[in-house]
Amino acid sequence: MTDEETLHNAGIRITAVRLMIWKQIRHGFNSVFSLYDLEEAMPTVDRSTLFRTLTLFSDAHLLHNVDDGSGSQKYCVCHHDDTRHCLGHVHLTCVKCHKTFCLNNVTIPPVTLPEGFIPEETEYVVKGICGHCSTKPH
Amino acid sequence: MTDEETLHNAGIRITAVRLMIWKQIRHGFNSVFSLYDLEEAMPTVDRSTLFRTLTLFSDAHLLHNVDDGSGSQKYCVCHHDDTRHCLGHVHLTCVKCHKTFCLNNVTIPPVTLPEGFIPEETEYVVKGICGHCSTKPH
DNA sequence: TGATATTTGCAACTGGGTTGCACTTTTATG
DNA sequence: CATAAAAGTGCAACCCAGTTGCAAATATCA
Repeated sequence: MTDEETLHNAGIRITAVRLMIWKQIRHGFNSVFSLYDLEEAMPTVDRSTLFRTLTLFSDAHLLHNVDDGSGSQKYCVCHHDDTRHCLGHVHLTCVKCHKTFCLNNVTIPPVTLPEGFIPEETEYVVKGICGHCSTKPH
Repeated sequence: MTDEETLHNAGIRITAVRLMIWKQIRHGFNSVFSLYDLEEAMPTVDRSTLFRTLTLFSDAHLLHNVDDGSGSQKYCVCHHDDTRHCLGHVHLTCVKCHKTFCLNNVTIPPVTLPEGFIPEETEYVVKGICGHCSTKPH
């Protein structure tokens, strides 16, 4: 599936800017990224446009919002091929390099919720020191 | 254990303001609270003092920092009697009333982490509609 | 009691996110 | 193709929660 098809299938109108942003997201980041990361990578595009485009992609379920507890909103590409909403997966946040990684293959273990609580979304974040930072102490 | 003893045992110097803040936290909130909640409840104390005191209490493990994905830092009282660091427990966030609740009796189920990753803290947040909001639709 | 250290309040600043509005681009229609 | 309507974009300004520098107030110690 081409990038154009991906956007089109998600019901998103294609523009030059949006295609650029999508390609950057798709091919330019290896893990979770923030609005600030995107700003750094695409200085020619205005922050508000990036912000609105991220919101658009997120609403269209092309991206998944991640709260990693860093205080700033993070995003990652949904790797599920089906049209259903992404199921939550576990995220790791490194307290040294401040990068966040998806464990795409690890689904969140369920817990028993109190009666009457209707769950919508689950976030599971492990903070610690990532393999890269733990083997190469600075 | 009196409030004075609690602070003293945590290695915190006792002042009138700190004691007031601790009593408010301990007896004035029924669940997780934010800096803003504390500001509302104690308008005579300056925000920076509240902030610094929260940080102090948190460092002394009297409070537990909670990231509920709302974008603002939340805190809850550590209910563990031992001196060890609080083990993580599950939090529920209501997307309607924006309150966050602790499931003190539910510990976070572990997941298998990639080799080399050294975990320090785990956050498990379920977003949804709480019992109160789901039974009383507005 | 006077000197020193700690705490507190005020004000100002930061950073990430968000919005109003004018300008530009795209799309639809005659 | 011309042109009106709709949608997208950039700029600037704003908002909010959190954070910090500094001076005044308070507590501690010799």
